[in-house]
Formats: sequence, structure tokens, C-alpha cells
Amino acid sequence: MVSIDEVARHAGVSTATVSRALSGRGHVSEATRARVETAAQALGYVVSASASSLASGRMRNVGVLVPYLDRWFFSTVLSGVASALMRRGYDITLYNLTADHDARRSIFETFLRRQRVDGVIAISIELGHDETDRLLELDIPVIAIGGPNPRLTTLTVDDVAVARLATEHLLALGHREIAHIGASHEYDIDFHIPTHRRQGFEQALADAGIPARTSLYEAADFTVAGGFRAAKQLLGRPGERPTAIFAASDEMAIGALLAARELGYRVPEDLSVVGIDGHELGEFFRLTTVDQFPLGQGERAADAILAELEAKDGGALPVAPGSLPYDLIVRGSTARLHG
Amino acid sequence: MVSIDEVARHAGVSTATVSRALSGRGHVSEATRARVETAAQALGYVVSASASSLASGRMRNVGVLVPYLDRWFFSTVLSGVASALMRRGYDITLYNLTADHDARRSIFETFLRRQRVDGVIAISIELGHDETDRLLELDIPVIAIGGPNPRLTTLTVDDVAVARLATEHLLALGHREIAHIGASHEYDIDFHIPTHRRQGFEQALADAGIPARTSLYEAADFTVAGGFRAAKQLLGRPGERPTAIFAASDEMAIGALLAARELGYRVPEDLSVVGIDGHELGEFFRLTTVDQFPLGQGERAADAILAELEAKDGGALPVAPGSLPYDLIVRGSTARLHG
DNA sequence: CTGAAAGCGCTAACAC
DNA sequence: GTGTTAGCGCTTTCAG
Repeated sequence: MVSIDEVARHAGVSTATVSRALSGRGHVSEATRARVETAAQALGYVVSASASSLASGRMRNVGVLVPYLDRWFFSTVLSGVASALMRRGYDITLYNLTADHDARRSIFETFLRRQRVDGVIAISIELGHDETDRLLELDIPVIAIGGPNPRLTTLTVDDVAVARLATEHLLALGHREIAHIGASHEYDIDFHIPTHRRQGFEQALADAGIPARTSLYEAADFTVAGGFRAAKQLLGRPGERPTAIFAASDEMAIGALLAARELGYRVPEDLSVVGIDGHELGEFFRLTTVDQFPLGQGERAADAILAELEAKDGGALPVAPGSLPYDLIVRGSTARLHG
Repeated sequence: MVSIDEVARHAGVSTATVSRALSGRGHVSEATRARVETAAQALGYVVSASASSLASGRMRNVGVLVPYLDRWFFSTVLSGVASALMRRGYDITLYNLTADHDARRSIFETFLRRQRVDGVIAISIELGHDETDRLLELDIPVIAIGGPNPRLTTLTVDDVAVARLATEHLLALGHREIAHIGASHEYDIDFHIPTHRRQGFEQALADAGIPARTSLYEAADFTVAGGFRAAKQLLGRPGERPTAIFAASDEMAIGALLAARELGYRVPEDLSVVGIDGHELGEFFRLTTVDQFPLGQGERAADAILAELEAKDGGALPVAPGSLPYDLIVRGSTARLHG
């Protein structure tokens, strides 16, 4: 590997100048900069990450915490983070927080403390109190996506409003018997995404003067299979039957769509279904949904981290924790209440 | 951040001893090791990655190259890589090779050359000749998963055999009119996964003495929507109609299942469908498939890299490029040919 | 605008 | 077994 002093020799300058020319910090005359750049190019010089980091304290690397890699939402957000960070020359080191308690602990106690990263982005993770402590102790910028954590700078969509919007869409189409597939009431205390979505749903119904009916609630685990199962229950039970289903995620909505079909319901003629997220399969299934643009969420988180990092040694201002955009996408799974 | 000499002071030893005790390289008496460990623990000392790397040349970090983050197969393999690496204390830095030509180049020319990683794992990537050159120039272990690249140590499943197996399953059930959804013949030259799968399909048919019929081929792009479209064509055309469909991926098989249903075919009574991959949704759709255990592929790749890294400064032997396991999973989408 | 030189925090010979 | 010490390859004062 060619090192900085080879470049310095070739360009006829000191290593300090090479460093300045290549990193853009400190002034160098246009002429020398060009000479240095040419020499570096010719030699194929690339700065050594560890040497540079050790000397400067900057890692050009941000850590990303994800709970699941193989779920569409998370991998899509991650994709957004990765592309935005890469554009700016940053590496990303990936920490997959699994269910394994010890592994999870070691991420906070060891991995993150190796000073490998300048900042961390936590994608929709339920952080324990002491995990948040560990993160804060790192004393580097942290940006969380989703799930309000009052102690962290958080980018979050207004989940209550999102769910309201989906529900109001159904209401505007004339539906009154609307079922809910998502979090059960048991977890009311947690204030997390599934709960917020249920609250938005209930607020919309309440505003429309529609009383909640427990028979129209069915809990599910945010998977296609879960949504399928729940919809079968909802639609198969004798007695009162919903004319529309609100599913707290697109995966569950797709499951519901499939269940409805299997039971002989036509969607949207006999049953309307709305989901949340903006899943890639939504278009194929003609699913009406409230898109929350996960790719964009990742990019915004990356920009936010970058801004904080820049601000630190530059002079810029830190980012205000933003509220993320969302949008109702009306496709073919919802229609006016039939007669 | 507490540094090594604080620990040394607290333990009453030199920094060299602390280093030895904590890294496990070089001999230290049990007593001192314990003292050092206690001191480190008490102070919350964690070695600085950049200092350690600069001094030792070891990064404890492997780079992972992925073409897509948001496709089930890739994120699942990545998940396997991540967990295996993390268990061994390695960080993973993620490089998402996108379509953007410049971004892709910069990964090979710059990112990977910063000496941040001890090795790299390339997950099912079609590497250009010069990209392979760049990788080789790095002079660190590289393990590729899938897609034969004669210049790289590759872990790969025998895609031809996998496709054969799926096809033979159909054949054994009595099917003779079997359609193929996957790569078209146009790309015959490339020797990549889709082509291999088509070849396996054709070999199985040939072995059974069944002539290929062009009307039973329909190209698709490995997505659910693509499989759906292709199956509609195959099943909707007047004239000869297949009794079974071989889809070169589970996503396409699921699309085919949906298309068949929509056209009024019962699966498996009127039509059998087999896929390849072992997709998580396969179980829900009761899809018969040939599983290739992507999670395990990731773990094996991680183990292989680790073995090479260990071998370098230890004395072990490098890994033989293995052939990956696969297995036919018979579920409900295939049945004996009816009458 | 550029150079000299002192580290950054560790590891690895090399002694003892 | 353990301490001393010379770097690892950069960045960054501090001079000039």
C-alpha cells in the first residue's frame, strides 16, 4: 500500500501538505493541490482509515442499528441510509440487534465503544433505558428513526395521524363497520408504533361518532400470515361483518386481501382494505395504503447525522428533529360502500 | 475515553501486558490476566479500533458487498453473515453496489482501499473483470457467494442440480407439459444463476425424453409481478396448456400461484407450481420449493472468511470452496398429474 | 501557503 | 512472564 510520504515525494511537498490538499482542510494553493492530486492518482494512493482516524479522531463511518435485516421496511430504510452516507464518502457499519440478549448487550458495551463510528442511526428500535444510556455515553451524534425516545433526537412520522388518514379514507367512502387488524389493547401502555396506529384508527372513528366494537378488533403480528389469519376470523364469524378493514401494516393488509378472496369476497366491491407503509408489493396487489416513504426516511436520517457531524467541527447548526412525510395512495383495494 | 495506560496503572502492569492480557496474544500469567481484566472492566475500557488496527494491521472488520438490500434473498444472506461475524467480535461494513456506475466504481477504487477491512464477502454479485482485479489487488481474503467467478473463492450451490431437482419432482408426479418461468434464452452466454436454473430444467426434461417446447417458456424478472404476468400468458394462451410450472424463484412462483387462482385454476389439482429459494412466504402459500438456505449461506461465508483470516496469522489451513446444500421441500402447490 | 515535528493509542519486537 | 521502546501512517499545531 502506498503511503502519504510517497505521494509527498512525488509531488515535491511535505506530507502535511498532501494531507491538507487531499482532505480539503487548511489552505493549499491551487497549483500544489493539483500536483498532489495528480501524484496521488498516479500512485493509487488512498488514505489509511485507521491512521487517519487515530490522528484526527474522525472515523468517516457511522454505525447503523437495525432490529431485522430481512423485513422489507427495515432493509428499505437501511438502503436509504446506505446510499446517502456513501455519497458523502462515509462507510457504514451494521449492527443487527437480535433477540439474543448477550449479543445485544455486547453491541452496546463493546462494539459501539471501539470508537469506530462518528455517529449512530437507530432504525425503529425499542431501546431499553440503559441501552439509551450507553448510547448517550458514547458522546457522539445519535439519530433515531421512529418510536419516540424522548432522550434521543428522533425522526418520526406521526403514526397517529397516519392511521387516522387511512381510517378517514374508509370513512369518506361511507364505511361504518370497519375492522382493525394490528396491535391488541393489551399493550396500550407502550406508546409504540402499533399502538399509535390503533389510536389513530380509534380517534378517526370517534370523531365520526362511531362507537368502537370489540368484535371488530383482531390482533396480528404484522406478517402476511398474521393478517390472513386475522381477516379470516373477522370475515368468517357469523353475525356482524365489517365492510372495510384497516390493517396496521401493508403485509397484514395483503394477508387480509388474500383471506377475503379465499372466502369469496370481492375486493373492493364487497370489502375495502387499507394498509400502511408503502410496501413494494402494494402496487401489485393494488393495495390502497398510506405510504411513509421508508427509503426517504433512511436518507433523511443520514443527512441529519451528517449535519450534526459537520456542525461539530464546522460551524453549522444541528438539525431539528423533523416530522416525516406520509401520503395516502389510493389504489384498487378500497371503494365506496356498496348500497 | 479511558485508554490503555490507565488500565495499566490500575492493574500495576505495563501497557504491553494489558494489551497481551486483553487480546490473548502472547503469554500472561493467570493472576495478572485476572487483575488486568478486572481493572479494564472497572474502568470500562474498550480498545480503540483505530489505534489497535494501525499498530497491528488487523481491523476486526469485514466488508460485505451486496447488490440489493431490500430483496429477501440478499437481506437474509446478509443476516446470516452479520450474526456469524458478530459472534466472533467482528464488525461488518456494508457496501451496497447500486446501479449508479460512479458510486459502484468508488467502492472499488476508494472505499475498499482504505484498509478498513480484513476481508470481503461478495453476495451474489456479477463482478466485472476489472472489479475482480481491484478486489484481488486488495490482497486480503475474499469469499464470493453464488455466481461462479473462477478467480475468486466461491461458495455456491449447484444451481443446475437445484433446478433439476425441482423439475424431477414435477416429472415424478407425472407431469409432462411443464412450463418454465425465468431467464430467457437470450442470455445463454452469461453462465449466471438464472441461466443455470434453466439449464437444469432442460436437462431434467431431456433426461425424461421430453422435447423442449418454446411455447412453454416465459421470461420474467424474478419478482412476484413478473411471475404473475408470465403465468397469465402461459395459462391464458389458447391451445396447449401446461399442467405444471417451474418458476426459477419463489417470488415468481408466488406470482404464478396468484395468477393461476385468478384464472380459476385450482392448485395443485389443476396445476402444480414449484419454486426455488426457500422464501419466507413459501410456507404461507404452501409452495413446494427447493430451499437453498440463504441464512446458512451467509453463516458459511462468514466462517470461511474467518478461517482464512485466522489461518493467516495462525497456522490453520484455508477453506476449501464448498458446495452449498439444498433440499426439496414438498408443500401443497404440487400434486400428481390429474387423470 | 507550506514544512517540521509532536503525537493519536496501541502492538510487537526485543530485552531482561 | 513482563517491561521498554520503537513505530504503525496519518493530522495538526506551531513556526516561518
